[in-house]
Amino acid sequence: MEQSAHILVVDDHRDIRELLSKYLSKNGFRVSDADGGAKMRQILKTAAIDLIVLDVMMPGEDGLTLCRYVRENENIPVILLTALGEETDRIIGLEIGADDYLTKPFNPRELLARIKSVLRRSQSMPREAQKPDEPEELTFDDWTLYVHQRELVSPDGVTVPLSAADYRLLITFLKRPTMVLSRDQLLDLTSGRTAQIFDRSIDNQVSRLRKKIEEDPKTPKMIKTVRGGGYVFTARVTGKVEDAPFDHADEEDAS
Amino acid sequence: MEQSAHILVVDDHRDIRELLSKYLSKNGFRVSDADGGAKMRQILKTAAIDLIVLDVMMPGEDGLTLCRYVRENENIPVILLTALGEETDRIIGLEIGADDYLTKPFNPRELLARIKSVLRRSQSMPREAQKPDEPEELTFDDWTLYVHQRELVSPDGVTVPLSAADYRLLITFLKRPTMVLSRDQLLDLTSGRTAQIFDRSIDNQVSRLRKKIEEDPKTPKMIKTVRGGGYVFTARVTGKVEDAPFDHADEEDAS
DNA sequence: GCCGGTTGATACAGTTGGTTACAATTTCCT
DNA sequence: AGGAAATTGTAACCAACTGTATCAACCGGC
Repeated sequence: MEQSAHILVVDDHRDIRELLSKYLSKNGFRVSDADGGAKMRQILKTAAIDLIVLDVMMPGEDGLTLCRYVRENENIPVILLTALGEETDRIIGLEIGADDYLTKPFNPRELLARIKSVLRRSQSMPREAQKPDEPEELTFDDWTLYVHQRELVSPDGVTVPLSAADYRLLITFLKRPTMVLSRDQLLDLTSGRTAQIFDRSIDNQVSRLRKKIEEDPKTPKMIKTVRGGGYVFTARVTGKVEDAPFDHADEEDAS
Repeated sequence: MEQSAHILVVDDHRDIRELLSKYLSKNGFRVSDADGGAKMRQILKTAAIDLIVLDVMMPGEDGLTLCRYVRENENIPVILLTALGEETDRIIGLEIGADDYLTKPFNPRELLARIKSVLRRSQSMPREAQKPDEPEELTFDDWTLYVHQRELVSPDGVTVPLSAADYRLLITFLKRPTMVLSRDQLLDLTSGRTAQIFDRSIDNQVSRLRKKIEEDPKTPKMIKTVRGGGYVFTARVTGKVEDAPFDHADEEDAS
Protein backbone atom coordinates (compact mmCIF):
# COMPACT_ATOMS: atom_id res chain seq x y z
CA MET A 1 0.00 0.00 0.00
CA GLU A 2 2.65 2.47 -0.89
CA GLN A 3 0.53 4.44 -3.19
CA SER A 4 -2.61 6.37 -2.50
CA ALA A 5 -5.76 4.57 -1.54
CA HIS A 6 -8.38 3.84 -4.16
CA ILE A 7 -11.86 5.10 -3.24
CA LEU A 8 -15.08 4.01 -4.92
CA VAL A 9 -17.97 6.47 -4.81
CA VAL A 10 -21.41 4.97 -5.34
CA ASP A 11 -24.24 7.41 -5.83
CA ASP A 12 -27.00 7.71 -8.37
CA HIS A 13 -26.61 11.47 -8.74
CA ARG A 14 -24.05 12.29 -11.32
CA ASP A 15 -23.28 15.72 -9.84
CA ILE A 16 -22.50 14.29 -6.43
CA ARG A 17 -20.27 11.65 -7.97
CA GLU A 18 -18.39 14.27 -9.92
CA LEU A 19 -18.11 16.59 -6.98
CA LEU A 20 -16.76 13.93 -4.70
CA SER A 21 -14.49 12.44 -7.31
CA LYS A 22 -12.94 15.78 -8.04
CA TYR A 23 -12.57 16.67 -4.42
CA LEU A 24 -11.11 13.35 -3.37
CA SER A 25 -8.65 13.09 -6.22
CA LYS A 26 -7.54 16.64 -5.55
CA ASN A 27 -6.73 15.38 -2.10
CA GLY A 28 -4.52 12.61 -3.31
CA PHE A 29 -6.86 9.64 -3.63
CA ARG A 30 -7.47 7.58 -6.66
CA VAL A 31 -11.20 7.58 -7.31
CA SER A 32 -13.67 5.49 -9.25
CA ASP A 33 -17.40 5.95 -9.25
CA ALA A 34 -20.53 3.95 -9.91
CA ASP A 35 -24.14 4.95 -10.37
CA GLY A 36 -25.59 1.81 -8.84
CA GLY A 37 -25.11 -1.73 -7.67
CA ALA A 38 -24.35 -3.26 -11.02
CA LYS A 39 -21.58 -0.85 -11.85
CA MET A 40 -20.27 -1.12 -8.30
CA ARG A 41 -19.90 -4.88 -8.54
CA GLN A 42 -18.26 -4.59 -11.89
CA ILE A 43 -15.69 -2.18 -10.56
CA LEU A 44 -15.08 -4.31 -7.49
CA LYS A 45 -14.19 -7.17 -9.79
CA THR A 46 -11.74 -5.22 -11.84
CA ALA A 47 -10.11 -2.87 -9.40
CA ALA A 48 -8.58 -3.13 -5.98
CA ILE A 49 -10.77 -0.77 -4.02
CA ASP A 50 -9.68 0.29 -0.56
CA LEU A 51 -12.81 2.03 0.61
CA ILE A 52 -16.35 2.59 -0.60
CA VAL A 53 -18.45 5.71 -0.10
CA LEU A 54 -22.02 4.63 -0.52
CA ASP A 55 -25.22 6.61 -0.74
CA VAL A 56 -28.12 5.03 1.10
CA MET A 57 -30.91 6.53 -0.94
CA MET A 58 -30.73 5.08 -4.41
CA PRO A 59 -33.33 3.75 -6.78
CA GLY A 60 -33.14 0.04 -7.38
CA GLU A 61 -30.87 -1.62 -4.91
CA ASP A 62 -30.56 0.71 -1.96
CA GLY A 63 -27.37 1.46 -0.14
CA LEU A 64 -28.09 -0.81 2.79
CA THR A 65 -28.51 -3.77 0.51
CA LEU A 66 -25.29 -2.96 -1.26
CA CYS A 67 -23.53 -2.41 2.05
CA ARG A 68 -24.55 -5.83 3.20
CA TYR A 69 -23.45 -7.25 -0.11
CA VAL A 70 -20.02 -5.70 0.29
CA ARG A 71 -19.80 -7.06 3.79
CA GLU A 72 -20.67 -10.53 2.64
CA ASN A 73 -18.56 -10.70 -0.41
CA GLU A 74 -15.68 -8.32 -0.03
CA ASN A 75 -13.50 -7.08 2.68
CA ILE A 76 -13.65 -3.39 2.08
CA PRO A 77 -14.60 -0.65 4.55
CA VAL A 78 -17.76 1.30 3.77
CA ILE A 79 -18.82 4.83 4.64
CA LEU A 80 -22.53 5.46 4.25
CA LEU A 81 -24.10 8.72 3.20
CA THR A 82 -27.55 9.10 4.71
CA ALA A 83 -30.16 11.79 4.39
CA LEU A 84 -30.81 13.98 7.35
CA GLY A 85 -33.05 12.39 9.89
CA GLU A 86 -32.78 8.92 8.49
CA GLU A 87 -31.71 7.69 11.82
CA THR A 88 -33.00 4.27 11.02
CA ASP A 89 -30.67 3.97 8.12
CA ARG A 90 -27.83 5.20 10.22
CA ILE A 91 -28.31 2.68 12.95
CA ILE A 92 -29.14 -0.15 10.65
CA GLY A 93 -26.19 0.83 8.54
CA LEU A 94 -23.84 0.41 11.42
CA GLU A 95 -25.49 -2.85 12.34
CA ILE A 96 -25.07 -4.10 8.84
CA GLY A 97 -21.43 -3.31 9.10
CA ALA A 98 -20.77 0.08 7.70
CA ASP A 99 -17.64 1.56 9.19
CA ASP A 100 -18.92 5.07 9.46
CA TYR A 101 -21.68 7.28 8.18
CA LEU A 102 -22.20 10.87 7.27
CA THR A 103 -25.41 12.82 7.20
CA LYS A 104 -26.17 14.80 4.10
CA PRO A 105 -25.61 17.61 3.52
CA PHE A 106 -22.07 17.30 4.70
CA ASN A 107 -18.91 19.24 4.43
CA PRO A 108 -16.53 17.50 2.03
CA ARG A 109 -13.75 18.13 4.47
CA GLU A 110 -15.70 16.13 6.99
CA LEU A 111 -15.91 13.23 4.55
CA LEU A 112 -12.20 13.48 3.96
CA ALA A 113 -11.56 13.23 7.68
CA ARG A 114 -13.80 10.19 8.01
CA ILE A 115 -12.17 8.49 5.08
CA LYS A 116 -8.72 8.98 6.52
CA SER A 117 -9.87 7.83 9.91
CA VAL A 118 -11.50 4.70 8.55
CA LEU A 119 -8.51 3.88 6.38
CA ARG A 120 -6.18 4.35 9.32
CA ARG A 121 -8.33 2.12 11.44
CA SER A 122 -8.66 -0.58 8.85
CA GLN A 123 -4.98 -0.59 8.08
CA SER A 124 -3.80 -0.72 11.64
CA MET A 125 -6.29 -3.41 12.42
CA PRO A 126 -6.58 -5.57 9.34
CA ARG A 127 -10.17 -6.35 8.76
CA GLU A 128 -9.37 -9.97 8.44
CA ALA A 129 -9.09 -9.88 12.19
CA GLN A 130 -12.40 -8.10 12.57
CA LYS A 131 -14.19 -10.48 10.36
CA PRO A 132 -14.84 -13.02 13.03
CA ASP A 133 -13.87 -16.59 12.52
CA GLU A 134 -13.76 -16.78 8.80
CA PRO A 135 -13.17 -20.49 8.37
CA GLU A 136 -10.20 -21.62 6.46
CA GLU A 137 -11.35 -25.12 5.86
CA LEU A 138 -14.88 -26.20 5.37
CA THR A 139 -15.72 -29.85 5.74
CA PHE A 140 -18.87 -31.52 4.55
CA ASP A 141 -19.57 -35.19 4.26
CA ASP A 142 -15.87 -36.13 4.26
CA TRP A 143 -15.04 -33.54 1.66
CA THR A 144 -12.83 -30.61 2.54
CA LEU A 145 -12.69 -27.24 0.89
CA TYR A 146 -9.52 -25.33 1.62
CA VAL A 147 -10.92 -21.88 1.25
CA HIS A 148 -7.80 -19.87 0.63
CA GLN A 149 -6.34 -22.35 -1.75
CA ARG A 150 -9.71 -22.78 -3.42
CA GLU A 151 -8.97 -26.44 -3.36
CA LEU A 152 -11.48 -29.19 -2.90
CA VAL A 153 -10.36 -32.57 -1.64
CA SER A 154 -12.59 -35.60 -1.99
CA PRO A 155 -13.14 -38.26 0.69
CA ASP A 156 -10.44 -40.37 -0.99
CA GLY A 157 -8.01 -37.51 -0.71
CA VAL A 158 -8.10 -36.63 -4.35
CA THR A 159 -8.02 -32.98 -5.25
CA VAL A 160 -10.92 -32.12 -7.48
CA PRO A 161 -10.34 -29.16 -9.76
CA LEU A 162 -12.93 -26.46 -9.32
CA SER A 163 -13.54 -23.75 -11.83
CA ALA A 164 -14.14 -20.22 -10.59
CA ALA A 165 -17.88 -20.63 -10.91
CA ASP A 166 -17.81 -24.01 -9.22
CA TYR A 167 -15.99 -22.50 -6.30
CA ARG A 168 -18.30 -19.54 -5.97
CA LEU A 169 -21.37 -21.72 -6.05
CA LEU A 170 -19.97 -24.23 -3.62
CA ILE A 171 -18.89 -21.68 -1.06
CA THR A 172 -22.20 -19.91 -1.38
CA PHE A 173 -23.88 -23.15 -0.42
CA LEU A 174 -21.40 -23.98 2.30
CA LYS A 175 -22.04 -20.67 4.01
CA ARG A 176 -25.75 -21.33 4.04
CA PRO A 177 -26.35 -24.99 4.65
CA THR A 178 -29.95 -26.17 4.96
CA MET A 179 -31.16 -22.89 3.58
CA VAL A 180 -33.25 -22.98 0.44
CA LEU A 181 -31.78 -20.53 -2.02
CA SER A 182 -33.71 -19.39 -5.05
CA ARG A 183 -32.07 -19.20 -8.43
CA ASP A 184 -32.24 -15.43 -8.18
CA GLN A 185 -30.45 -15.42 -4.89
CA LEU A 186 -27.85 -17.86 -6.08
CA LEU A 187 -27.22 -15.83 -9.16
CA ASP A 188 -26.91 -12.69 -7.10
CA LEU A 189 -24.68 -14.31 -4.52
CA THR A 190 -22.39 -16.02 -7.00
CA SER A 191 -22.04 -13.46 -9.72
CA GLY A 192 -24.00 -10.40 -8.65
CA ARG A 193 -26.09 -10.68 -11.77
CA THR A 194 -29.82 -10.40 -11.93
CA ALA A 195 -31.67 -13.16 -13.67
CA GLN A 196 -32.95 -12.87 -17.19
CA ILE A 197 -36.36 -14.26 -17.89
CA PHE A 198 -35.33 -17.71 -18.96
CA ASP A 199 -32.06 -17.88 -17.17
CA ARG A 200 -30.90 -21.43 -16.68
CA SER A 201 -27.30 -20.76 -15.90
CA ILE A 202 -27.69 -21.64 -12.24
CA ASP A 203 -29.25 -24.97 -13.17
CA ASN A 204 -26.29 -25.62 -15.38
CA GLN A 205 -23.85 -24.64 -12.72
CA VAL A 206 -25.58 -26.84 -10.18
CA SER A 207 -25.56 -29.70 -12.62
CA ARG A 208 -21.85 -29.26 -13.19
CA LEU A 209 -21.05 -29.02 -9.52
CA ARG A 210 -23.12 -32.09 -8.82
CA LYS A 211 -21.13 -34.04 -11.35
CA LYS A 212 -18.03 -33.17 -9.40
CA ILE A 213 -19.13 -33.74 -5.84
CA GLU A 214 -22.11 -36.06 -5.88
CA GLU A 215 -21.54 -39.77 -5.83
CA ASP A 216 -24.59 -40.26 -7.99
CA PRO A 217 -25.49 -36.98 -9.67
CA LYS A 218 -28.88 -38.39 -10.63
CA THR A 219 -29.92 -38.71 -7.01
CA PRO A 220 -28.01 -35.96 -5.29
CA LYS A 221 -27.40 -36.26 -1.57
CA MET A 222 -25.94 -32.86 -0.87
CA ILE A 223 -27.39 -30.37 -3.31
CA LYS A 224 -31.09 -31.02 -3.32
CA THR A 225 -33.63 -29.44 -5.62
CA VAL A 226 -36.65 -27.69 -4.20
CA ARG A 227 -39.15 -27.54 -6.98
CA GLY A 228 -40.40 -24.02 -7.42
CA GLY A 229 -37.97 -22.83 -4.77
CA GLY A 230 -34.39 -23.35 -5.78
CA TYR A 231 -31.69 -25.49 -4.24
CA VAL A 232 -30.53 -26.45 -0.74
CA PHE A 233 -27.23 -27.70 0.47
CA THR A 234 -28.16 -30.42 2.90
CA ALA A 235 -24.90 -31.91 4.11
CA ARG A 236 -23.61 -30.93 7.50
CA VAL A 237 -20.89 -28.34 7.24
CA THR A 238 -18.19 -27.74 9.80
CA GLY A 239 -15.70 -24.95 9.63
CA LYS A 240 -12.21 -24.94 10.98
CA VAL A 241 -10.53 -21.67 11.75
CA GLU A 242 -6.79 -21.55 11.91
CA ASP A 243 -5.19 -18.55 13.44
CA ALA A 244 -2.93 -17.79 10.59
CA PRO A 245 -2.89 -14.10 9.83
CA PHE A 246 -3.41 -14.36 6.18
CA ASP A 247 -3.82 -11.86 3.48
CA HIS A 248 -6.88 -12.56 1.50
CA ALA A 249 -5.99 -14.30 -1.70
CA ASP A 250 -9.62 -14.88 -1.55
CA GLU A 251 -11.20 -11.69 -2.63
CA GLU A 252 -9.94 -11.56 -6.16
CA ASP A 253 -12.78 -13.32 -7.80
CA ALA A 254 -12.51 -14.27 -11.42
CA SER A 255 -11.76 -11.10 -13.19
CA MET B 1 -42.58 -17.21 -7.95
CA GLU B 2 -43.72 -14.90 -5.20
CA GLN B 3 -47.26 -14.07 -4.62
CA SER B 4 -48.19 -11.38 -2.17
CA ALA B 5 -46.41 -11.45 1.15
CA HIS B 6 -48.30 -12.30 4.31
CA ILE B 7 -47.96 -9.64 7.00
CA LEU B 8 -48.82 -10.10 10.66
CA VAL B 9 -49.82 -6.97 12.58
CA VAL B 10 -49.46 -7.21 16.35
CA ASP B 11 -50.98 -4.40 18.36
CA ASP B 12 -53.26 -4.29 21.36
CA HIS B 13 -55.41 -1.49 19.93
CA ARG B 14 -58.15 -2.90 17.83
CA ASP B 15 -58.56 0.28 15.78
CA ILE B 16 -54.90 0.35 14.82
CA ARG B 17 -55.03 -3.30 13.84
CA GLU B 18 -58.04 -2.71 11.66
CA LEU B 19 -56.62 0.41 10.11
CA LEU B 20 -53.37 -1.25 9.21
CA SER B 21 -54.99 -4.45 8.05
CA LYS B 22 -57.29 -2.59 5.75
CA TYR B 23 -54.55 -0.39 4.42
CA LEU B 24 -52.09 -3.18 3.85
CA SER B 25 -54.53 -5.54 2.19
CA LYS B 26 -55.69 -2.73 -0.02
CA ASN B 27 -52.09 -2.51 -1.08
CA GLY B 28 -51.86 -6.12 -2.08
CA PHE B 29 -50.64 -7.86 1.03
CA ARG B 30 -52.28 -10.68 2.83
CA VAL B 31 -52.75 -9.62 6.43
CA SER B 32 -53.40 -11.30 9.74
CA ASP B 33 -53.48 -9.59 13.08
CA ALA B 34 -52.99 -10.40 16.73
CA ASP B 35 -53.78 -8.47 19.88
CA GLY B 36 -50.89 -9.87 21.85
CA GLY B 37 -48.20 -12.47 22.24
CA ALA B 38 -50.45 -15.46 22.67
CA LYS B 39 -52.40 -14.83 19.51
CA MET B 40 -49.21 -13.99 17.68
CA ARG B 41 -47.65 -17.31 18.52
CA GLN B 42 -50.78 -19.15 17.53
CA ILE B 43 -50.84 -17.48 14.15
CA LEU B 44 -47.17 -18.12 13.60
CA LYS B 45 -47.95 -21.80 14.06
CA THR B 46 -50.73 -21.91 11.57
CA ALA B 47 -49.76 -19.46 8.89
CA ALA B 48 -46.70 -18.70 6.83
CA ILE B 49 -45.91 -15.16 7.86
CA ASP B 50 -43.40 -13.17 5.83
CA LEU B 51 -43.07 -10.11 8.02
CA ILE B 52 -44.30 -8.91 11.41
CA VAL B 53 -45.30 -5.36 12.30
CA LEU B 54 -45.04 -5.15 16.05
CA ASP B 55 -46.09 -2.45 18.47
CA VAL B 56 -43.60 -1.91 21.25
CA MET B 57 -46.04 -0.55 23.80
CA MET B 58 -48.35 -3.32 24.77
CA PRO B 59 -49.73 -4.51 28.08
CA GLY B 60 -48.51 -7.92 29.10
CA GLU B 61 -45.64 -9.03 26.97
CA ASP B 62 -44.22 -5.94 25.38
CA GLY B 63 -43.04 -5.66 21.84
CA LEU B 64 -39.38 -5.98 22.63
CA THR B 65 -39.93 -9.25 24.39
CA LEU B 66 -41.95 -10.54 21.50
CA CYS B 67 -39.38 -9.30 19.05
CA ARG B 68 -36.72 -11.25 20.84
CA TYR B 69 -38.97 -14.28 20.87
CA VAL B 70 -39.44 -14.05 17.12
CA ARG B 71 -35.72 -13.70 16.59
CA GLU B 72 -34.99 -16.75 18.63
CA ASN B 73 -37.67 -18.97 17.30
CA GLU B 74 -38.49 -17.90 13.82
CA ASN B 75 -36.75 -16.38 10.91
CA ILE B 76 -39.13 -13.59 10.11
CA PRO B 77 -38.25 -9.93 9.72
CA VAL B 78 -39.81 -7.53 12.21
CA ILE B 79 -40.71 -3.86 11.96
CA LEU B 80 -41.24 -2.17 15.30
CA LEU B 81 -43.69 0.62 16.00
CA THR B 82 -42.38 2.84 18.76
CA ALA B 83 -43.80 5.89 20.45
CA LEU B 84 -42.22 9.20 19.70
CA GLY B 85 -39.06 9.87 21.60
CA GLU B 86 -38.60 6.38 22.90
CA GLU B 87 -35.18 6.26 21.44
CA THR B 88 -34.10 3.67 23.92
CA ASP B 89 -36.71 1.31 22.60
CA ARG B 90 -35.60 1.94 19.08
CA ILE B 91 -32.02 1.19 19.73
CA ILE B 92 -32.74 -1.78 21.90
CA GLY B 93 -35.14 -2.93 19.24
CA LEU B 94 -32.52 -2.88 16.56
CA GLU B 95 -30.05 -4.57 18.82
CA ILE B 96 -32.55 -7.25 19.55
CA GLY B 97 -32.79 -7.75 15.87
CA ALA B 98 -35.68 -5.77 14.51
CA ASP B 99 -35.18 -4.98 10.87
CA ASP B 100 -36.62 -1.51 10.99
CA TYR B 101 -38.77 0.68 13.16
CA LEU B 102 -41.24 3.46 12.73
CA THR B 103 -42.11 6.23 15.13
CA LYS B 104 -45.76 6.80 15.90
CA PRO B 105 -47.63 8.61 14.64
CA PHE B 106 -46.56 7.61 11.19
CA ASN B 107 -47.82 7.93 7.69
CA PRO B 108 -49.15 4.57 6.48
CA ARG B 109 -47.41 5.14 3.21
CA GLU B 110 -44.18 5.31 5.14
CA LEU B 111 -44.90 1.94 6.69
CA LEU B 112 -45.66 0.53 3.29
CA ALA B 113 -42.32 1.75 2.02
CA ARG B 114 -40.47 0.22 4.96
CA ILE B 115 -42.25 -3.07 4.55
CA LYS B 116 -41.32 -3.27 0.92
CA SER B 117 -37.77 -2.31 1.65
CA VAL B 118 -37.38 -4.90 4.39
CA LEU B 119 -38.96 -7.58 2.27
CA ARG B 120 -36.69 -6.76 -0.61
CA ARG B 121 -33.68 -6.84 1.63
CA SER B 122 -34.58 -10.09 3.32
CA GLN B 123 -35.34 -11.75 0.03
CA SER B 124 -32.24 -10.72 -1.79
CA MET B 125 -29.98 -11.45 1.11
CA PRO B 126 -31.12 -14.41 3.11
CA ARG B 127 -30.02 -14.10 6.65
CA GLU B 128 -27.54 -16.64 7.72
CA ALA B 129 -28.64 -16.71 11.28
CA GLN B 130 -30.08 -20.04 12.03
CA LYS B 131 -32.78 -20.81 14.43
CA PRO B 132 -31.25 -22.47 17.44
CA ASP B 133 -32.54 -25.80 18.63
CA GLU B 134 -34.05 -26.69 15.36
CA PRO B 135 -34.53 -30.43 15.59
CA GLU B 136 -32.40 -32.32 13.22
CA GLU B 137 -34.24 -35.58 13.30
CA LEU B 138 -37.93 -36.08 13.76
CA THR B 139 -39.13 -39.54 14.62
CA PHE B 140 -42.67 -40.77 14.35
CA ASP B 141 -43.90 -44.33 14.51
CA ASP B 142 -40.47 -45.80 13.70
CA TRP B 143 -39.99 -43.49 10.77
CA THR B 144 -37.25 -40.88 10.87
CA LEU B 145 -37.09 -37.66 8.97
CA TYR B 146 -33.60 -36.20 8.77
CA VAL B 147 -34.65 -32.61 8.50
CA HIS B 148 -31.55 -31.03 7.08
CA GLN B 149 -30.96 -33.80 4.64
CA ARG B 150 -34.63 -33.81 3.70
CA GLU B 151 -34.44 -37.54 3.85
CA LEU B 152 -37.06 -39.90 5.13
CA VAL B 153 -36.12 -43.36 6.38
CA SER B 154 -38.75 -46.03 6.83
CA PRO B 155 -38.94 -48.44 9.77
CA ASP B 156 -37.04 -50.99 7.68
CA GLY B 157 -34.27 -48.49 7.17
CA VAL B 158 -35.09 -47.80 3.57
CA THR B 159 -34.75 -44.24 2.37
CA VAL B 160 -38.00 -43.12 0.80
CA PRO B 161 -37.61 -40.45 -1.83
CA LEU B 162 -39.63 -37.37 -1.03
CA SER B 163 -40.47 -34.76 -3.58
CA ALA B 164 -40.24 -31.14 -2.52
CA ALA B 165 -43.97 -30.98 -1.97
CA ASP B 166 -43.97 -34.24 -0.01
CA TYR B 167 -41.30 -32.89 2.26
CA ARG B 168 -43.01 -29.58 2.83
CA LEU B 169 -46.28 -31.24 3.70
CA LEU B 170 -44.70 -33.82 5.96
CA ILE B 171 -42.66 -31.35 7.95
CA THR B 172 -45.66 -29.09 8.25
CA PHE B 173 -47.47 -31.94 9.91
CA LEU B 174 -44.55 -33.05 12.02
CA LYS B 175 -44.17 -29.60 13.49
CA ARG B 176 -47.81 -29.55 14.49
CA PRO B 177 -48.82 -33.00 15.59
CA THR B 178 -52.37 -33.50 16.89
CA MET B 179 -53.33 -30.13 15.50
CA VAL B 180 -56.15 -30.08 13.00
CA LEU B 181 -55.06 -28.07 10.01
CA SER B 182 -57.51 -26.83 7.44
CA ARG B 183 -56.74 -27.09 3.76
CA ASP B 184 -56.33 -23.35 3.68
CA GLN B 185 -53.76 -23.42 6.42
CA LEU B 186 -51.92 -26.33 4.89
CA LEU B 187 -51.82 -24.61 1.54
CA ASP B 188 -50.47 -21.45 3.13
CA LEU B 189 -47.94 -23.32 5.22
CA THR B 190 -46.67 -25.55 2.44
CA SER B 191 -46.64 -23.22 -0.51
CA GLY B 192 -47.71 -19.82 0.77
CA ARG B 193 -50.58 -19.87 -1.66
CA THR B 194 -54.14 -18.88 -1.00
CA ALA B 195 -56.77 -21.42 -1.90
CA GLN B 196 -58.83 -21.15 -5.03
CA ILE B 197 -62.50 -22.00 -4.73
CA PHE B 198 -62.30 -25.61 -5.68
CA ASP B 199 -58.74 -26.22 -4.75
CA ARG B 200 -57.98 -29.88 -4.27
CA SER B 201 -54.26 -29.77 -4.45
CA ILE B 202 -53.84 -30.41 -0.74
CA ASP B 203 -56.05 -33.48 -0.94
CA ASN B 204 -53.89 -34.76 -3.74
CA GLN B 205 -50.74 -34.01 -1.87
CA VAL B 206 -52.05 -35.78 1.20
CA SER B 207 -53.03 -38.72 -0.93
CA ARG B 208 -49.57 -38.88 -2.44
CA LEU B 209 -47.87 -38.61 0.92
CA ARG B 210 -50.10 -41.28 2.39
CA LYS B 211 -49.09 -43.64 -0.36
CA LYS B 212 -45.52 -43.18 0.70
CA ILE B 213 -45.77 -43.40 4.47
CA GLU B 214 -48.97 -45.19 5.34
CA GLU B 215 -48.92 -48.94 5.54
CA ASP B 216 -52.45 -49.05 4.20
CA PRO B 217 -53.25 -45.74 2.52
CA LYS B 218 -56.94 -46.63 2.51
CA THR B 219 -57.07 -46.64 6.29
CA PRO B 220 -54.44 -44.12 7.29
CA LYS B 221 -52.95 -44.38 10.75
CA MET B 222 -50.94 -41.19 10.82
CA ILE B 223 -52.56 -38.61 8.60
CA LYS B 224 -56.21 -38.68 9.55
CA THR B 225 -58.95 -36.83 7.77
CA VAL B 226 -61.19 -34.53 9.74
CA ARG B 227 -64.28 -34.23 7.69
CA GLY B 228 -65.16 -30.59 7.21
CA GLY B 229 -62.02 -29.58 9.05
CA GLY B 230 -58.91 -30.70 7.28
CA TYR B 231 -56.24 -33.15 8.33
CA VAL B 232 -54.40 -34.09 11.52
CA PHE B 233 -51.14 -35.81 12.04
CA THR B 234 -51.82 -38.21 14.85
CA ALA B 235 -48.62 -40.16 15.38
CA ARG B 236 -46.37 -39.23 18.24
CA VAL B 237 -43.49 -37.11 17.11
CA THR B 238 -40.20 -36.79 18.92
CA GLY B 239 -37.46 -34.46 17.89
CA LYS B 240 -33.79 -34.84 18.44
CA VAL B 241 -31.58 -31.81 18.51
CA GLU B 242 -27.92 -32.22 17.86
CA ASP B 243 -25.65 -29.45 18.88
CA ALA B 244 -25.21 -26.99 16.11
CA PRO B 245 -21.96 -27.89 14.46
CA PHE B 246 -21.21 -24.77 12.63
CA ASP B 247 -22.47 -21.50 13.76
CA HIS B 248 -20.77 -19.70 11.01
CA ALA B 249 -20.72 -16.07 11.92
CA ASP B 250 -21.03 -13.82 9.03
CA GLU B 251 -23.26 -11.97 11.37
CA GLU B 252 -21.61 -8.70 11.86
CA ASP B 253 -20.38 -7.66 15.19
CA ALA B 254 -22.70 -4.94 16.35
CA SER B 255 -20.69 -1.80 16.78
C1' DG C 1 -3.89 -17.43 -34.12
C1' DC C 2 -4.62 -21.83 -32.04
C1' DC C 3 -5.96 -24.73 -28.13
C1' DG C 4 -7.92 -26.32 -23.91
C1' DG C 5 -10.99 -25.00 -20.56
C1' DT C 6 -14.94 -22.41 -18.84
C1' DT C 7 -19.56 -20.65 -18.90
C1' DG C 8 -24.02 -19.06 -20.65
C1' DA C 9 -27.70 -20.18 -24.03
C1' DT C 10 -30.56 -23.52 -26.19
C1' DA C 11 -33.06 -27.58 -26.80
C1' DC C 12 -35.21 -31.52 -25.49
C1' DA C 13 -36.48 -35.21 -22.42
C1' DG C 14 -37.95 -36.60 -17.82
C1' DT C 15 -40.55 -35.15 -13.38
C1' DT C 16 -43.58 -32.87 -10.50
C1' DG C 17 -47.67 -31.25 -8.90
C1' DG C 18 -52.12 -28.54 -9.75
C1' DT C 19 -56.46 -29.39 -12.05
C1' DT C 20 -60.13 -32.03 -13.42
C1' DA C 21 -63.23 -35.69 -13.28
C1' DC C 22 -65.39 -39.18 -11.24
C1' DA C 23 -65.98 -42.73 -7.69
C1' DA C 24 -66.43 -43.57 -2.80
C1' DT C 25 -67.86 -42.06 1.57
C1' DT C 26 -70.29 -39.47 4.94
C1' DT C 27 -73.95 -36.39 6.38
C1' DC C 28 -78.37 -34.74 6.23
C1' DC C 29 -83.11 -34.70 5.31
C1' DT C 30 -87.26 -36.59 4.63
C1' DA D 1 -84.23 -46.59 5.42
C1' DG D 2 -83.55 -44.20 1.07
C1' DG D 3 -81.76 -40.74 -1.47
C1' DA D 4 -79.77 -36.21 -2.29
C1' DA D 5 -76.02 -33.20 -1.16
C1' DA D 6 -71.61 -32.46 0.52
C1' DT D 7 -67.18 -34.01 1.22
C1' DT D 8 -63.12 -36.71 0.31
C1' DG D 9 -59.90 -40.09 -2.39
C1' DT D 10 -57.38 -40.67 -6.33
C1' DA D 11 -56.37 -41.66 -11.33
C1' DA D 12 -55.29 -39.25 -15.29
C1' DC D 13 -53.94 -35.35 -17.73
C1' DC D 14 -50.95 -31.66 -18.85
C1' DA D 15 -48.54 -27.30 -18.06
C1' DA D 16 -44.67 -25.90 -15.75
C1' DC D 17 -40.31 -27.03 -13.93
C1' DT D 18 -35.86 -29.29 -13.90
C1' DG D 19 -31.59 -32.04 -15.65
C1' DT D 20 -28.29 -32.11 -18.84
C1' DA D 21 -26.17 -32.70 -23.59
C1' DT D 22 -24.66 -29.79 -26.93
C1' DC D 23 -23.12 -25.68 -28.92
C1' DA D 24 -21.09 -21.17 -29.21
C1' DA D 25 -18.74 -17.35 -27.27
C1' DC D 26 -15.04 -16.10 -24.58
C1' DC D 27 -10.60 -16.06 -22.19
C1' DG D 28 -5.86 -16.87 -21.04
C1' DG D 29 -1.67 -18.98 -22.40
C1' DC D 30 1.40 -20.41 -25.63
